[in-house]
Amino acid sequence: MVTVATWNINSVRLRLDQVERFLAEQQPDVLCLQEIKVAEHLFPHAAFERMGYVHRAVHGQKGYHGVATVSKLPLTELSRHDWQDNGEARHVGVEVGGAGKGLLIENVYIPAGGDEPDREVNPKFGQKLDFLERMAHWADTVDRPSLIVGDFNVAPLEHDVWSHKALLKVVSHTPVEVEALERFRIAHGWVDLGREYVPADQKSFSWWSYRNKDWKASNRGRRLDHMWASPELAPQARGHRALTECRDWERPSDHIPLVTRFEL
Amino acid sequence: MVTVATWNINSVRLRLDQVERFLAEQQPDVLCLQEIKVAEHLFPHAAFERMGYVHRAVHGQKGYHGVATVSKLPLTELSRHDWQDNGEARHVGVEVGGAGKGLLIENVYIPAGGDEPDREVNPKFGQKLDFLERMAHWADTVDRPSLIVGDFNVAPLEHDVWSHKALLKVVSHTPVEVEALERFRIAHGWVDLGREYVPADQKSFSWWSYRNKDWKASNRGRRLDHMWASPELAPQARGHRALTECRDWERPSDHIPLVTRFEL
DNA sequence: GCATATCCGG
DNA sequence: CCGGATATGC
Repeated sequence: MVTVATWNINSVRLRLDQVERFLAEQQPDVLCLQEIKVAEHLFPHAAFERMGYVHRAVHGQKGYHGVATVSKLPLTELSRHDWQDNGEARHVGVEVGGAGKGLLIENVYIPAGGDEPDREVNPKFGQKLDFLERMAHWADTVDRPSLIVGDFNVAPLEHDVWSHKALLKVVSHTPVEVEALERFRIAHGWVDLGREYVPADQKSFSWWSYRNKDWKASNRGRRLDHMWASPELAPQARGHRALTECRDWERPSDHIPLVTRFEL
Repeated sequence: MVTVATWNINSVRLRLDQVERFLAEQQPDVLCLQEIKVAEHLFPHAAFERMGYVHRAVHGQKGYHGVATVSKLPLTELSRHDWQDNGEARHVGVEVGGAGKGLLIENVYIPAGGDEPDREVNPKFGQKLDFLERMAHWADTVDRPSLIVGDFNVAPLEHDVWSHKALLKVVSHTPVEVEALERFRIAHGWVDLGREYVPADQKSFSWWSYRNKDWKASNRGRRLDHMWASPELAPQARGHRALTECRDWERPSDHIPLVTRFEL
């Protein structure tokens, strides 16, 4: 059994104790972090080392973005795609297990895309759409069982947001983004593991804004974080959980972790 | 018996619990704070109210400087001298006790004066010297028993700094500042209460830089904070303490509080 | 709201 | 090193 987790941590240095608590409690074999907000040489390697996560692929930068995949199992870093072609650290791809026959794990932080859902007035939105198109193009070439996880910054389904109607024009849930993400999904036939375990007609969220003073009471969440498996891999998933309780920890990330077990 | 304290708190909002702990433990009748770093309307009045310091004279500004005198005993605000004539909040004068026959308490935050001890290249140093000259001029007019306390940003005596020789050209201990402060002292005949209780041949500090990682081990302190009494008042002082232990509290101010008891 | 960045002041 | 300030991103 191999357990894989993903978490947009919103500064790994500021929330090191929370990462440690999560790892101690959940003991995943692999953890994919997004928004580590730190350059590789300042990544808290020692803390992960202590926790047994001695294999790491860290693709960071100063202050913004950045992803890291840490693992108890041997890992080989295979790729750092720059789907925006602007140098931002938003992806790292690894293989866990034997070379050529292990599991590919793609860790991605898709751009948020700014406020205005119009590429003419908001270039960030255009970059997000381009990012998704390039991901779709890449997905076409994926020919091995893979898992792609991370903060996709898109809530594709109606019940992935607290109000479908209210969010149709809000970046993360606009039809143009959802369609671009769906093209990416189709390009490889990715299976949305979250929705394998929570039916599509039930609300399911992974992110709640800091701006709502009582996130639980208002529950204006979105499902922005995802774990998608190749068609061959998806049937091997044995359990998937979204750890909502972490949103209630002291000084939490605005995202919660997702955890999936696989019988490989 | 009336107990008066002074403390450069380096942001009163950030260190409210420390102020509360200090007040609970020491129970001074009057506390003079410097560097409150807050405008008057955002001063944490309620917390002081709860602690019984229901009489307050707050002269604050946004972000920088600012002084406040809080008291359990009735207090009348009498003056806000602007010895720099630039609008900075660096002084508040009050009378504690009956009008015209109470104790005058002057709370002052003398400018730090920048890095270069040369008014030609560093205007802040010139402003500091001018501030001291204007204080001396004012002191000439003081004709009632008074106590002047605060962060003077000058360590006048040889053993007010960790190394007299090393600091002779460092702002806070240069001869020109020490002479200006001495002119101010002479102008009213102020008595340096700190040195009434710790002989001048012993090291005595009230401030240790944040930049020294182990302030206690290196002990590179300076005595920048003072309580000076009018000649008639000084003999009524019954005890004076510098609370060095506060420098070891969590996230401390770089200054420690001074406390004097008076038998009035 | 929260967490960077950079700047200024001490 | 540690506070503020402002700006930007999410």
